[in-house]
Order: sequence, then C-alpha cells, then structure tokens
Amino acid sequence: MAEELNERSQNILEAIVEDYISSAEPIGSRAITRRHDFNLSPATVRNVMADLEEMGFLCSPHTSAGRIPTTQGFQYYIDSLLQIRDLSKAEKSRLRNSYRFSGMKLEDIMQEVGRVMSGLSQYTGLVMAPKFSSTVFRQIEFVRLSQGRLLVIYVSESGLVQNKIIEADKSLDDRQLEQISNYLNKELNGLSIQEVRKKLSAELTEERVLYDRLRKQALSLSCAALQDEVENQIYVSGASLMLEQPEFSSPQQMKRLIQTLESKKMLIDLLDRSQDAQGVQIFIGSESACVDLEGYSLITSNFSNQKGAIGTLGVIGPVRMDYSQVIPIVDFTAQLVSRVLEREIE
Amino acid sequence: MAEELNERSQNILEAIVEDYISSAEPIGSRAITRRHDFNLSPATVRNVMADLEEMGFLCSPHTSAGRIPTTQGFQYYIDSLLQIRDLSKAEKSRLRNSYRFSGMKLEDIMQEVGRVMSGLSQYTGLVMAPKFSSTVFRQIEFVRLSQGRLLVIYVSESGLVQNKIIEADKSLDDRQLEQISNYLNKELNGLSIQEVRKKLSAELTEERVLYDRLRKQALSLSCAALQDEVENQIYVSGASLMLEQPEFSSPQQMKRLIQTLESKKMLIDLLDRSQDAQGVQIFIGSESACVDLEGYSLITSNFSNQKGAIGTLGVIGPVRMDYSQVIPIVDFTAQLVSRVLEREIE
DNA sequence: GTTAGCACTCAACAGTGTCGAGTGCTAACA
DNA sequence: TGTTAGCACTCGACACTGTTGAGTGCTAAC
Repeated sequence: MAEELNERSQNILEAIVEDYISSAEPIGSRAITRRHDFNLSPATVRNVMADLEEMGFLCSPHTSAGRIPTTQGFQYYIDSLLQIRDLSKAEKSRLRNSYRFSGMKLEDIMQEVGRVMSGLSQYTGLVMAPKFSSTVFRQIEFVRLSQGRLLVIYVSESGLVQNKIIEADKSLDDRQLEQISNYLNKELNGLSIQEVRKKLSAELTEERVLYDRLRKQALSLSCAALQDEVENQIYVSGASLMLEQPEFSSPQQMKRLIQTLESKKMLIDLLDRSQDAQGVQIFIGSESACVDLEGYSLITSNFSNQKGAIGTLGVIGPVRMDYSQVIPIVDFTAQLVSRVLEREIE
Repeated sequence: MAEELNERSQNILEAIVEDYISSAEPIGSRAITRRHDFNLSPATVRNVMADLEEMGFLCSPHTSAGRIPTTQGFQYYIDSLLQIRDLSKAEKSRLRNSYRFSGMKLEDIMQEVGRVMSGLSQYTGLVMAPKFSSTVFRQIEFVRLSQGRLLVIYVSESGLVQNKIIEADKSLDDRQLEQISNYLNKELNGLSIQEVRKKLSAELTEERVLYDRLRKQALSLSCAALQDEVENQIYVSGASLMLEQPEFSSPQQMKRLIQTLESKKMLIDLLDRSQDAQGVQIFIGSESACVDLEGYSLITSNFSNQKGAIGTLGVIGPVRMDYSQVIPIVDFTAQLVSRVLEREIE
C-alpha cells in the first residue's frame, strides 16, 4: 500500500491533490508547473504523472484531459502528505463563539452542532446523539396514563431522558407504583443500562422472586420498558450546502446524495463504526466495505462526558474535501461538546 | 374569481388539468380530442383554449407549445371540478394495513406516518407533532443532576413528555423537591399548559407567596422550566421521491426543493396555519402570501386526541399533484392517527 | 357555431467544424 | 541518465446549421 515515492513524486502528487481540491477540475501538467515552482518543465511533470497513474494514485477521465487523484491518491495524501495544523488560539475562540449552547437541551445541542459544523465546512454535518444503552442508570418514574397503560420515564446519569409506554397489570395502584419505583431506584442506581438489563433478566429467572409479587412486578415492568433497543437519533444538517459542490451538480448525483443522507439507518451504521476509536477518523470513498460511500468522505470524532454517554459527530462531503480545514473543525468541536456535556452534569 | 364557465369549457379545462397531471407536459388541442371524445375538432378546442387562456386558467410556455394550467386553473379545478371520491372499504383497510403503530412511541408514530404517506403518494410527507403547549398537564417530576442543576420532566395528559434542565437553588434537598413536586402536581392537575403558565405567573406576582418560601420555589422552578416555547418537532420524509418528479429534474429546482424542505422553520409556519381548520386543507402554489411556495402544493389535515393534543400532517408536492389520490390519503391518515392517539390514552 | 386548410413559430435534435487543453512519443541536449 | 522541446494526435466544449414535428392563429367555407 504505502509504496515508496521519491520526494519529487510526492511533491507533485501533493500539488495535484491540493489543486484538485480547490478547483474540482482535472489538473494538467502545464497547470502544475505554472502554479508551483518546481523548476520542472511540463514534459517532466507528465512523466512523473504517468508513473503516479501507473501506481494507481491518479487517473484521467479521458485521453486529453488532465488527471485527477484516485481514492488511493487521496488516501496517500492524507496518510503521508497532509499535515494537520493545530488551530490557533484565535481560531479556537472563533469556533467556540460559533456555538451557543447555553440553556439548551441535549437535542438542541446536537442540532446546533450539526448546523454549525455544516456552515463552517460547507459540507453536511452529522451528529449522532449518545446511545441510551451506553449510559448509567439514574432514576425511573412511572406515570399512569390510563388503566392499563403506564408511561415509564428513565433518566440517565448524564441527564438523558427516555420514555416508553407499556401495558401493565390493571390492579396496580398508585401506592404500589411508588413502592416499585422506590425499589428500582435503590436497586439499579449506578449501573450502566447494559448492566441493568443483565441484572433484570437474571433476577427475573431466579426462583425466589416468585414469592415476592411486588418485586416481580417491578422487575417485569422495567424489563418491558427496556426491552428493545432504541433507535439512535441522528441529526443531518446542511444537505443543500453540499449540492453546491460541483461533484453533485448533475441531477443523478444530487438524487443519490439526497437518498444517501435520507437513509438514516445507513448513516447510523457508519457513525457506529467509529464509536470505539479515539480521535478523528477518516473514511474515504468506498473504502468502508459494506456501505456504499463511493464518492463521499466522512470525518468523524467521538464525544463523551466521562459518564459513558458516547456520541459521534462528523462531516460528510465529497472525496475532494478540504481535509486540512475540516479535520480541525471536527476534532475541536468534539472536544467542545464533551466539555459542555461534562459541565451539564457536574 | 369563480367566473362563469359553460359546461364545454369546464370539460376541456378538466381534461387539460388531468392530462397535465399525468403527463407533466404541455397539452395541445390535438391531444385533447384524441384522448377524450368531446366530438369536437382540434380547431374548436383551440378556440376554447384561447378563451381559457384569456381568463387566466391556462398559459403557454412558448408560441408553439401546448398549454398548461396556471395556479388559478388548478384552483378552479379543485374548487369546482374535482370530485373527491370516498375510499372504498378495501382501500381503507389497505391503507390501514400500511401503518404499523403497535407499541410505538409518539415520535416513532410521527415518523412512520410521514414515511407511509410519502410512499403512497410519491411526494413528500410532512408531520408536525402535537404542540406541547396545547396539551393538558398531568405530572411534573424533578431529577437532580448535579448540585445546581435539575432535570424537570413534564408529562401531559396525552402522554407527551418534555424535559428541560434548569438551574436551581443549591440548598434544596430531596425532601423539599418531593414536597414541591407533590404540591405542583396537586395544584396544576387538569390545567392546559397555557393555563398553567398563566396561573404560575399570576401567583408569582401575588404578595402572599413571599411568605411561603417553599411554595415560591415551587412556582419559580416550574415557571423556569416552562418559560420558553418549545420548538415544534417536524418530520419530513421522502424528499428523494419528489426528486423523481419532472418539475424538479433540473439542478436549480432540486436545490430549491431541498432548501425548502430543509427549512423546518418555514414548514412549521406553514403547517401551523392549518391548525385551526377542520378537515383537509389545500394550499396551492404561491397563494399563501408570506411563504414562498411557488410551484408547490400542500395538502394537510389535523389530528388530535380529544385531550387537546393537536398535530398536523400532510403531503407536499408539485402543483401538478394527483389531488384525487392524495386528498383521501391525507384525510384518512389524519383520522387514523387520531384514533390511534385516543386509544393510547383511554 | 363549427370546421378544414394554411402559413407560421419554435423547441429539440443531429450533424458539422473549430478551438484549445492536454497527452504520449521521440529525438536532442546537459 | 535525466530533462526538455517539438510534434502529431485526441477529445470535450461550443457555436452554427438545417430538419423535423407539434402546435398555434387566422381565415374562409360549411
């Protein structure tokens, strides 16, 4: 993969990638020599370009056009040539000022983050809220809606709220409900939702609960409420900004882009993959096997609040993305959001 | 507005509108006589068409093209010519079967409704969840997150849950919090959220509360939590389906459509307008003054659950929309959702 | 009031030639 | 041996052309 490239080839590849990033048009040998002073003639550059093409870093759309970087070319550029500068203090504070989180609920924060990232990058912002099941149990409340229906409200340590309507035994009265919630709040306190699930199903199978009716009801109620995985919430913002990019100027490409951004399920899958990683992750083109990302690049980073509520945010754009600009934005935003979420709980 | 049209003109206008709805192309006099047997020659039809054009019901994109209905033409068609057939039992049950609501939370139902309506109509589904402030108070709960931060959870009579994080006096202990919530739950029970707001601010200004510290805290806590209007949640589904329609085949039109569908704020404004109306409402083209709907038509209907939780759902599409198909879908879906919501609470 | 005929208009389309950017190859040069 | 100049070639973009066919408005006849 990381084949040897001499310095001149590297310089030329870098020049081509960068010129292509800013122009979105095939780069010819003349253009290279004009814009950068390598002290080389176009003919020489052509030779190098032919080599780079053979190695798979470049391709030409047709005989007499310039060349454009392949996915592999971009990959090499990012891995070996791109130097990600740190943001200056001024830039950081400008970025910080773009966001206004004060007094916002989690959902609003997620939305705002997507909007700002999209605005800054001119691509599309993606934000996946923390998974509920990765959080820590804090409190459970029951609200009676009608005879047989209960609204169960879970609150996590990090302030995430989830509610669900379940069917329940009609004979339960308010006092019993209160006892049940008191019991559960004591019993489950401090466990992760996953541990809660495990504990509940373990206890339910134990024989002794059979003799304690109330306890059994408590367990089965909360079990019913936690039963199925909640679909992750995902926020997509700035789709129309991306339509301005020349790679999406044809109707077909536009349609495909919108379809891609509309299939939340796929996006969730995609963002899920970076959940375990630390720092900024970059997915280029079709690299990620099972999902069709052909033509797109995705830059993500995780945020969390030490209490285990892990979410992912990122920017999706064309492969020809301004990585040097977007990567710091995503990176710093993730840090920012983490800090905000932490402040919320402590 | 409703100028007199003799029967022949009406028939021809109807034919043109319907042919145009299905073909999306300018309709010529020949085509009319071929597809419908009016026993008229193309020349006669041309004369009628010229009259209709003069009256503003038709226009021609250029000299030698057929004619297309104007917004006014569509308006006339809908007001006077379109007969909305009731759905047959079979269709109703087919429609009912398209939706699977069982065990779903409100948010999931909203999403599902949008998805199905969009799929059935081939246009874009819009659903606006019930406004929280139009609901009836049921219960309030406080959860302490960190010293100074409280999570307030409101539950409405209809099972809507809303939560918000507020700053609170650090000296409040758990016992006091419980007293406060008990007090509020008794005091506010059965009031609409609007009434609750009014009551809270009225009581807060009364002098006597000054002597009752706990009560004052209770009031100011819940007041802070209800302070600002929650932005309405809106669900948009099937944007990419609409891109298949010929009126959105050009990149410009696509961009405009996506921008329109992305501006949730505007869509909320739009759906808000039909909140007071009963039954199906139809907005055609740029008719609705302040919002730029040029080229789009919107069909909406409200749903509710007798306890005042009113939401709006609908379909947005090109002016050249298949009204006879979409109107019954929207109408019946609204009824269906109302029924489902009612079942949820009683 | 209705119709046939006719001249006219105009978008769509296919074919043509020119222009310019870019390429690969070869031979000459340092 | 690496670099460069020169040259023939390719191909998309663009402007121009003529043709076709659908549709119109007008007029005169039925």
